Amino acid sequence: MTTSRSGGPDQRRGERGDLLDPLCPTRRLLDRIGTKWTSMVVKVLAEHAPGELRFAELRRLAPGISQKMLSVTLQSLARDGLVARRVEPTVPPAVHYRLTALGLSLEEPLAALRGWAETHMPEIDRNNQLAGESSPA
Amino acid sequence: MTTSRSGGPDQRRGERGDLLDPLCPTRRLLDRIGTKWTSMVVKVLAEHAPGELRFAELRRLAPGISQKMLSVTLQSLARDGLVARRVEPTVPPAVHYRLTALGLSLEEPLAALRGWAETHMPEIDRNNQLAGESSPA
DNA sequence: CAGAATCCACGAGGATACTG
DNA sequence: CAGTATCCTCGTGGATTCTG
Repeated sequence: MTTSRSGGPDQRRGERGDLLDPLCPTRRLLDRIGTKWTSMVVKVLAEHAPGELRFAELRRLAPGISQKMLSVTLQSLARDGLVARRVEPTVPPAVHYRLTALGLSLEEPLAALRGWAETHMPEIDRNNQLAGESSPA
Repeated sequence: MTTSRSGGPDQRRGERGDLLDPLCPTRRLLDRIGTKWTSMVVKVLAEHAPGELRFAELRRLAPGISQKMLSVTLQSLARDGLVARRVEPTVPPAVHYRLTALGLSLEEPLAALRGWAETHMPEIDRNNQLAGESSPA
């Protein structure tokens, strides 16, 4: 996770399908969904699609997330066009979030990855047992 | 990417399929393949499967990667059981890497994610143009 | 050739406090 | 309620140097 989101004009290069470019689309996608909470937020929103969720509801549904990181994550997803924000102009304000069509389309490969993770992470864990990750602390 | 690889015994919790747990398998998988070079290395190895690649070859095929990060990335993948290491006991030594069956199985969802990235990252980039990520530098 | 070791910069993200 | 602002910690990863 080195590539900064605000990182200027160089990111345009990745658009030609050069997958070996460090700025290839896959790398840049992983810079997004690889952040700590993004995949969870997307998943929660996907489970409630096409309905909407409010900020506080998302907080409850993503246990452990800080209010700052939920805010930052949602802003990032909104700027990417993966989620849509709808503000109810009441006081206090009520803000609703939902996945866009683009966001929903991402759910498919993401679900595949989740499936793999649920199936094979235990095996990866076992492999790490066999190798020594014993007690370096 | 907060969760440390060497981080002790807490990672065992994610094994029961609680996807809302911050330590859920998906999050932990993304902690692995989300590191800067892992997905690229896996892809390069996958393209040459079932053949093997040497350290120096991998360096050439993954432009921009430092020798340290290639080493670290390969070690991590080896400990996870996603790649296999074969050392030719010559001098100087020749080390060959290839994806294991487990690693190859990961290639499938990973390829799906790549496909999505190639298709939709341009749209995400356009969305970011519309929103102002103008010139904060 | 294939690394291990060391040093260091930077950015993700947690905790806390404040606001419209 | 739904954020924003600030401070601070710590892990990722780059550069460099040394070794079997």
